Amino acid sequence: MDNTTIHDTERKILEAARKVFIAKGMHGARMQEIADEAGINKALLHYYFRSKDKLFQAIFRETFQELMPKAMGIFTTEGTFEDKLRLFVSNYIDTINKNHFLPVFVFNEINQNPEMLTEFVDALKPLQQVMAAELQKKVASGEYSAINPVQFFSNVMAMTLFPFLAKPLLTNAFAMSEEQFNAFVDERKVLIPEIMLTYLKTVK
Amino acid sequence: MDNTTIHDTERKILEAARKVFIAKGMHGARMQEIADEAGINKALLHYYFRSKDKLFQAIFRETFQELMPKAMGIFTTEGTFEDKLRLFVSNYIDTINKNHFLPVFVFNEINQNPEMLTEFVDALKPLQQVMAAELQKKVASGEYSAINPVQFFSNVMAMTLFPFLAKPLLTNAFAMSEEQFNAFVDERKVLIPEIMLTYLKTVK
DNA sequence: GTCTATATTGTGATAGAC
DNA sequence: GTCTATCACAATATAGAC
Repeated sequence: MDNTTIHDTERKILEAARKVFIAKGMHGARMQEIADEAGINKALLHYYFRSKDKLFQAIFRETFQELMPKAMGIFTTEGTFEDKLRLFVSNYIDTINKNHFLPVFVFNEINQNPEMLTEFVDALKPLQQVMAAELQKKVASGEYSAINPVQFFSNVMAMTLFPFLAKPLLTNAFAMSEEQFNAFVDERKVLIPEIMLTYLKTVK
Repeated sequence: MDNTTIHDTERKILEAARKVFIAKGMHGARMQEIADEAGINKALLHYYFRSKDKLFQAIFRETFQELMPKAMGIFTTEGTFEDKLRLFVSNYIDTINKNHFLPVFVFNEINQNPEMLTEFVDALKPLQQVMAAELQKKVASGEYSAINPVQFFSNVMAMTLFPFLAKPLLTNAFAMSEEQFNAFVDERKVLIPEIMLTYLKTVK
């Protein structure tokens, strides 16, 4: 069995830990609950991962990567900037839609322990840079008005992630069913690019 | 001493608890740390508030209200919709700017315990309604294109709150100093209304 | 009201048999 | 590798003196 193979038990632990940590956070999670969820006992958790902290690090690492949008592919293929932006937002919404808890989990843990970020410091930069480069071309050609690329990037991310961060608030305040929430989020695949592109093409 | 007066000790406890809970969350916070922060001992915490949970509820209640924007005032005064929107975003940014941790704290706790919301179920509705009513007038007069008011509201909230939710990520990834972050946020007081108003006035 | 001391339970972690 | 049993300590909560 080579070192790329993950034991079945290890995989079960990781899946269980992921589920519990994301739902309860680092401090809210209990090793007992993770063990139960994995169908094993606590001792085995410590056998595979030395401590709760080590186990959490493993989960956080993979979860953080998951939240970081995979935009490089999209923005390096052929197509107009408009199409790429639409595809990016649509794909990103679909990704997060598979796990609504991801954004709030990651943002919360980062806020409580920003030192963790040193490991991932470069995770956002390439994405923002490739988006910024595309944007710059359009600005240079006079098609778009100038905008701070970090502002642009932040707005796209903000509008894309917000419904998931505020899901309980939105569904509660506006009495949305699960279906209505999904429709609401789906509508944004068109709306978000439309808002940002309208701004780029209109102002100045 | 009437029942509206809060004892000095009780106030000290609330301030300390607020600070610790917002920084560490419900599960990360320790009663000992709150007692230290307040300059008293643990027993007194239990004397004033029966349990950690009760103390947390008190803090969460006041903090949640604080995050809910005070827009009624703004949107019921004289002035154009444009001006009101600009004032709203500007004021809201200033409010949150006083405590960056507020949004992530509230969103995280709500996600981990959505039942808490039953108590606040109506907190967002009036704000959104007053905004929606203003919006509707402009749509009816043909000045603005139609938009789902909840989408509009979500986008304004999303863009306003996002920098605070993602602060460690942004400052880290884009190597922002505290001053640069403040300038970045400040720039958004103009940018966010501009983006949304451009959309309303242009599309369709 | 405020303190010290203590009870009680929860929880991460380890020992050691199999 | 996996389990049961247990340790050690952290953390909430209470008793009781002042």
